[in-house]
Amino acid sequence: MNQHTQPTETPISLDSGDALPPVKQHARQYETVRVAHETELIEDYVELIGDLIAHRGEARAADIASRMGVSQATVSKMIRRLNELGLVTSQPYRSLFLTTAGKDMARISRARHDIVLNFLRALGVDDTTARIDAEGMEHHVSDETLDVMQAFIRKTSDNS
Amino acid sequence: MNQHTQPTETPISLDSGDALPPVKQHARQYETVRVAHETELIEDYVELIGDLIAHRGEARAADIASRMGVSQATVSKMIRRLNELGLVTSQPYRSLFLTTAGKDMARISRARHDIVLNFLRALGVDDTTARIDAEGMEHHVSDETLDVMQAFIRKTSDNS
DNA sequence: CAAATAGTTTAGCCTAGACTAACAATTTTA
DNA sequence: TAAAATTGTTAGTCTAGGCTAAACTATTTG
Repeated sequence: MNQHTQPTETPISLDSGDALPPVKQHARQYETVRVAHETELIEDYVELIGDLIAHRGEARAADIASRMGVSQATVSKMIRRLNELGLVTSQPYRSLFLTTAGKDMARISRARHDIVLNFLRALGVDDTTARIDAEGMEHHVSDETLDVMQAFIRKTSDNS
Repeated sequence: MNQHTQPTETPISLDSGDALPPVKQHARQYETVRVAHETELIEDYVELIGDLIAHRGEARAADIASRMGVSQATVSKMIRRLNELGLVTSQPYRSLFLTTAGKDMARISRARHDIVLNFLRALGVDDTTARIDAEGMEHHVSDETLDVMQAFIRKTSDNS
């Protein structure tokens, strides 16, 4: 037996007291986060493009860059990726359009985002903070939790 | 004026009706998420190492790898980074230890994680789902929202 | 105590997502 | 309409975080 494996004394608990989850479940938690990270930037771009089209009538690379806070080169490269993924269509030097798949993704992302944002507001979080937190949280909230959030929003607005 | 900038007719709103935030604020939201992404893996490793030490008496690379669901090579590389960042100490082929800074980070991360997890449980989310969501959400929740969550947990456990 | 097994590290590769600099196209304006 | 300003693209670089394969170290076991 590995001499490092198990000390005889019970270790002092430095945490909440919850046991570690089973290895497989634990790994699946991190795996879920890694997968979310792969898709979330894509979703953010698509959602933003949808918003720009809805509010401004068009989505230009320069606007995306300034709103994302990144360089135009970064946006240009990302648009190429979105094209390859079949989410947008674009002609050089022309405004972008979402494909059907892109519109679907934008709609779903936007709905998810709104639920998280309104949930945080209903909970009593300040608007500016709620916007920042919602942007980060939206990609990590399961459908189940989203349902619970929605129920909470409904309940809170009834009692107001 | 750019001919693409503003169509004459009001565009049909495809979203919740919220206006786009001012460009600077919008960019800051995404910026916050990007910064969180840089630190969150580090925090996850440190938190896990702290948990392993607390529950098992030691943190070995092989355990970290299986719990993270990544290869041992990936863990080895990450440990070198944690070392450079002054968060862990390690001798080759030996178990890891957290530095004072590492312990602090582990404690803070763990506390944050527990609040989010218990908040989701209090909200009525199933335990397995709550664990998965908490893992992704914890790095994107501001201190303000964390306070609100804690208040909610307290209120809910009182009324039980 | 030597061989087998388990654990760790290193080397080298890949992709995503950021950047700057240089260049090209378009649009605005003098 | 020519020049200036804006916008978009391309090329090349960097870092992080994955991977596999191979080498090395430690531990266990026959």
